[in-house]
Amino acid sequence: MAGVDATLLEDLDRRGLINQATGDGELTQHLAESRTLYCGFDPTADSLHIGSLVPLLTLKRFQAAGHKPIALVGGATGLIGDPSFKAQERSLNTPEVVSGWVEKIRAQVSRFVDFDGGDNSAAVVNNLDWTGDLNVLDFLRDVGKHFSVNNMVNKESVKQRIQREGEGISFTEFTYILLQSMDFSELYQRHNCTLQIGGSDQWGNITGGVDLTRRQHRGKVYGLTMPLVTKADGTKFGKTEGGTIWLDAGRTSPYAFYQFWLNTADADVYKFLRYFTFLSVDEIDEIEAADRERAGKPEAQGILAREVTRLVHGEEGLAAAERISRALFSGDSADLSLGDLEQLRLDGLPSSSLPADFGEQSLIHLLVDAGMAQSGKQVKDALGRNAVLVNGEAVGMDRNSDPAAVFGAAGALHDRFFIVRLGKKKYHLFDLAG
RNA sequence: GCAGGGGUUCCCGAGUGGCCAAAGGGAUCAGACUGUAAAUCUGACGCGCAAGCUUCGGUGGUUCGAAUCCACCCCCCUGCACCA
Repeated sequence: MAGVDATLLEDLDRRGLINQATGDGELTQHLAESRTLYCGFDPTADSLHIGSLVPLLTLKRFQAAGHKPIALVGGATGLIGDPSFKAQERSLNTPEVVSGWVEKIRAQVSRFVDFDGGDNSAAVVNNLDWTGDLNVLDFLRDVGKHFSVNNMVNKESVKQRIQREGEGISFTEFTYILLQSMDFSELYQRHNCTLQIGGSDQWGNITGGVDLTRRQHRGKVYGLTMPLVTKADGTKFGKTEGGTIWLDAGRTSPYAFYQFWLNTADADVYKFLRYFTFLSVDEIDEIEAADRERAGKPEAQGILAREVTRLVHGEEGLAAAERISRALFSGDSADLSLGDLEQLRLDGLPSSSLPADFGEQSLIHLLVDAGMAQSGKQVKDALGRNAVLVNGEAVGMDRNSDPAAVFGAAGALHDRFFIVRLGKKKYHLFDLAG
C-alpha cells in the first residue's frame, strides 16, 4: 500500500468541499496516516439521488488518497427518519419496504468505492446490525444518558421544528441523533473508524457521534462536512421538470442524467466541476479561463456532463447518452439509419409503440399517454405555437384530430419510426413495429 | 382532557354567502431572444381538444346559491392540566 496523499484536505478545500471540521485543524495531522472513515446513507427510496453524490464522491476521494472508506447504509436510521433541517415530520415506512431499499442502496454505493484495494479496501455496513436487537433499557442507560436534552433542543437542525408555528417533532425523530451517534461510536469500536463525513446538514448528528465516542470509549474521532449544493438562481439543485435526478439508471436514464448536467447554468458549472469530477482544480481553472477567453458557448457543461455520467453510469452509459444527444441536437434526424434508431431505443431514449387504434385518438391524447407532457393543455399550448415536431416537421393544432395522417406509415423513418419533439428538449420515439 | 389557533389548487399564501376554478408570489411547461445558457418579455399552469366536469380536511345540513354559515368527525399547532 502506497502512503497517503497529504494534500487531500488542501485539495478538498480548494474544491470548496469543506464546510466545517471538528478538532481545530488537528484533522490534517490525523490524516497523515491511513485512517478509516465513514459516511451514512439512509434508505428513503429505492435509489439515491444526486444529492448524495457529493458525499459519495468524497468517500472516493479519501480512498484515492489512501484512506479506508466505509459506506454505511441506514437500515436502522431509515426506519426512524432524520429530522435535520426537515420542515415537517415524515411518515414512517414499513420495515419490509426499508429493508428492500437497503439492498438497492447497498449495491448502489458499492459502485463508487473500491473493494479490492488491499489495506484500504472499502466496506459497506448496515447499522441495523447493531441496533436491531438492542434492548430499550440498555439503549437509554448506555446511550441516552450521554445526551442532554437541553443541548439537543438547541441544535440548529431541529430548531425550526421546535420553534416554528405549525410544526412539531416526535420523540421518534428527536431520537435520531442518538442512533447516528451510536453508529459512529460503534464503528470506532469495530473498525477503528475515526472520521465521519457528511453534508453540512449532518453537522449536529456528526458532532453527537464525536461526543458519544469520547464518552463511551474515550476515543478521539473527527467530523467533516461538505456544503450542500446550491444553485446561483436559488432554485433547488437536483430537480427538473421530470422530477428528481436519481442515480439509478432505471429511474433516470443515462441520457436524461447527461442532459441534466449539460444544462447546468454558467454561474454554477465551474463549481460543479470542482464538486463532482476528479479533474484537478488546476485543470478546471484552465477550462474556465479558456471559456472566458473564447466567449460564446462554454465547454465546461459538456465536460461536466461527460465526467459525471461516466462516474455514475460508466463508459457505456456515457456512450449511449452521447449518441442520443448527438442524434437529437445536432444534425438532421432524417439522416439516422435504421440501426441508429434502434440503438436510440436501447440507449434509453423515451419511446413507445403507437396503440392499434391511434387513428381514432387525438394527437394530444397520444402525446400525453406517451408521457411527453403532464396534461393535454400543455400539448395544446405547444401545438398552438408550432412547438411540436414530428420527424422534424411542425404539426399545428389543426392536425390534432387527425393522427392517422400525422403518423401515416408513408411518413415514417424507415417505415417504422417517428421522432416527436415537444418544445426544445423533450423527445419521444414512436415505433410502429412495437 | 380543557382552552385557543389552524387545515385552500405542486409549495407559500389571499379569499369569510353569489362577480370563485378561487388574488399574489414561487416552482414548472411553452413561445420570442439565445448557446439545448442566464436575464428579460409573452402565454399556460385542477381535469377535459372542446361542450363541460370535479375541487378548498371529512360527512351531513341551512340556502335559489357555500371555500365562505351550522352540526358532528378527523388531523396539526400552542398553552394548561392529567399521568391515580
